[in-house]
Amino acid sequence: TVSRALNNHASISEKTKNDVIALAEKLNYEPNIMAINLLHRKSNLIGVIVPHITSHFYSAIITSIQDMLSNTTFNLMVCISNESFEEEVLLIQKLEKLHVDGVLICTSSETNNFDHLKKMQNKGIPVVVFDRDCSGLKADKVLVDCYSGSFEAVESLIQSGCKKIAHLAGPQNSSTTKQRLNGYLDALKKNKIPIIKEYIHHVSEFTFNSGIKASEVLLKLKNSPDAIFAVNDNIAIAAINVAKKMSIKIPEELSIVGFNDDPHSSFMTPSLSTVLQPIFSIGMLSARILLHHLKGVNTKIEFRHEVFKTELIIRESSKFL
Amino acid sequence: TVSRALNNHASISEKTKNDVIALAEKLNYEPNIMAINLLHRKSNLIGVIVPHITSHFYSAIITSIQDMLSNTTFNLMVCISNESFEEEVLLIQKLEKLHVDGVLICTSSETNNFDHLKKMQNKGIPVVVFDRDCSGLKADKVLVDCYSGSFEAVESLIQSGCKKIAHLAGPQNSSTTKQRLNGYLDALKKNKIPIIKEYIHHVSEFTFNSGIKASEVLLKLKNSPDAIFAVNDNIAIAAINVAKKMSIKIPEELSIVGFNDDPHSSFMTPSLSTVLQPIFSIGMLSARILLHHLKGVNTKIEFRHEVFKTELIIRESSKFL
DNA sequence: ATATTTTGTGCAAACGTTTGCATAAAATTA
DNA sequence: TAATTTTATGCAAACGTTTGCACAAAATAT
Repeated sequence: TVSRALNNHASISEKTKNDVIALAEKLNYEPNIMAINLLHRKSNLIGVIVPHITSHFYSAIITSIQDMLSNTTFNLMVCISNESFEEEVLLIQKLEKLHVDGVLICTSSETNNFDHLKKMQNKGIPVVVFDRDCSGLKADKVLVDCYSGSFEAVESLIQSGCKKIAHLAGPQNSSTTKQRLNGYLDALKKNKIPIIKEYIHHVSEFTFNSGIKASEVLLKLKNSPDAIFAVNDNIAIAAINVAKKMSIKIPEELSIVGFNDDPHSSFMTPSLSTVLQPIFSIGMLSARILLHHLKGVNTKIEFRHEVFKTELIIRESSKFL
Repeated sequence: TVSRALNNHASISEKTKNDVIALAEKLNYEPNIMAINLLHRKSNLIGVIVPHITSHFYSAIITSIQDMLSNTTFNLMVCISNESFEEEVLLIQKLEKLHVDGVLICTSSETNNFDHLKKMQNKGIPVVVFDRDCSGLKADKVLVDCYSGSFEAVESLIQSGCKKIAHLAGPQNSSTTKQRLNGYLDALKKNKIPIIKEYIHHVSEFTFNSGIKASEVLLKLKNSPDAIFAVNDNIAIAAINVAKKMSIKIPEELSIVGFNDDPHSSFMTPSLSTVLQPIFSIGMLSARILLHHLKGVNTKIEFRHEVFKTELIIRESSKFL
């Protein structure tokens, strides 16, 4: 009866209802969520797994997901895989034990087996993949058209007169790495620029240090490039610094374009040309799609596949036109 | 009996124990955490509240806390207050409803009333405060000696010959803002340098944009400063950019020192002199202290009060000696 | 062989809710 | 007034565990 009064159930008299509520207030009664969760066999918890949160990109995505969820009854459990497949699998298992209602995930750069995600789906837990694609996995996906983004970036380098364009690519396995590499390759092909193997260098991690090592290799080549398209801003910034240390003039002798538009990129000298990703849209849409599932709106199992466009931002590190 | 077998309780025969375990495996039985939590009236959840996660400082702290907790049975619930007192109070209430076992918090810059934290403590939930002090609150605290850090930074500016040292301070209320301001003031006093009111400018937020506005005001002063000590790196970076746009030579005409040592700061041109905080130590120690409480080691209620030292890093944006 | 101790097992209560079902009370109808 | 419907309330089961207590069986001691 108390329960019915507090959840204003239909068949309950005004009087008792008010009495109960009044008493509840007086005792400042708080329903115990654990009991409710146990009863409903759901946790009101959503898990989000990202490779790390120390980059602006992922921390901003998580912030936007949080924003989206703040009006709902759901709580967000933030998990970091450290770009490790093994840790990612462990995290998925943890989230299963926690009985999360749904999961948002950007897989680690090592991940190319999605059995852990399939297992989750088989348990009836909806999974939304974002940023990095999981090719072969049937799931909702919120991605960015990195291919076009990088194609556009490289073509702008070509149009500005660069002939020897190098690419600092990401760790091998990652889907975004592949897409950006393909965009680079196709832009060269389309413009009949020969592809030189030494101009393509995969960094081991998405970090500054990794970028510095790779840039040094690239810029010490006998026939050194006149442009670098980097897989992300940090790598590009490392390249800028290496070039400056070697007294290479930017953009006169070397153009550099990054990817992401991190906030600090525009404060570099020269300010970094880059490819902007609609971070907040990615996070919010991912969350919204998951919420739709959880509200049972999407009864039919039809996966959404959304792809956002990027925007090329030309600054001082590359020539314009 | 099943329960006892799985948790290898003392009084259970080897045989039945193995039988039960074997069967459990076969049915791949997973104990339901919700039921256990309900029974134990605890959630195995630790909450952490930070003003935001898009800065390297807080995202790195959270990462280090996660690392510390990864070997334990505890899960971390990351909460963002958006530098808002109101949201912070709401988050505390949310965490209470979730029956968290403990809370780590860096309060919003608006917060100067700690009733919400006291209420938590009264419910028996241990609270560990980090980074920003909550003066008057009795709780475990893991702080940084910003006062000495900024005193040292300003004194180095003085020793390098700067006479007109300005300070871009943070939002008024924050404890770190106050400490850094005091360090600045005392360094000037000790060296008998007059304190000029126009040289002290509070930014409204810890962001680049806020820093740009403030820097412009400062550098357009008729008697413009020959050094700026900024409350954090982003503000300092903004100052560098404004100065460069005004063709002010750094560090010849203007020295700039920041605070935090964000990873990108060393890649600026000129590279930014700054005050390093031991981020990982802060996060790990905070987590460790909380864990001690939760393991019941600290039966006596005696609060720890740890203060880390900073390290001054001189780079190109300020003169050396 | 009986009394005592040890060992292992199962029952049932408890954690804090929601909800189907039964039922008492009130209101309506015949 | 009796019969029927409506409305409001309470009981008890269920969610999935752990654990105190009782007790049966086995082992040991007398």
